[in-house]
Amino acid sequence: MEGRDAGFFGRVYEAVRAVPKGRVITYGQLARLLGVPRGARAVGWALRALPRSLEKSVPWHRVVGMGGRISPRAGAGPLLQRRRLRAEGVRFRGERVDVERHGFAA
DNA sequence: GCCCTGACTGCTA
DNA sequence: TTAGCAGCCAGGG
Repeated sequence: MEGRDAGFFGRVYEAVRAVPKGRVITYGQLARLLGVPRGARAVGWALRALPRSLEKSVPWHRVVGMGGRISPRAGAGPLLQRRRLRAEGVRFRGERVDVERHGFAA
């Protein structure tokens, strides 16, 4: 899909879909992969517009904030996200994900 | 073409 | 440590 006319949204979904199970990625890192190191906000915006149809195909719960912090503005709820990540074997450190251990690096 | 909003990030008080 | 402000990118009205 690389180089497709999917737009920024498609690119974000694709990148998130590339995150393996048990791993997490931050908005900043994700934006950087898209070629926009300062586009973390745009990434979050793209996920916010994530259609329900892709919600089951795109592991949006693997996208966390800086340092593995879960955004309190998560649409489905940060609790659900945390629970889902933990179900994948992701280790938590209080309110944060152990990005040092599960951080996804392209 | 302009203004506003937003699941972010980093710095400063 | 916590709270607030400014800067950044993309899309919709």
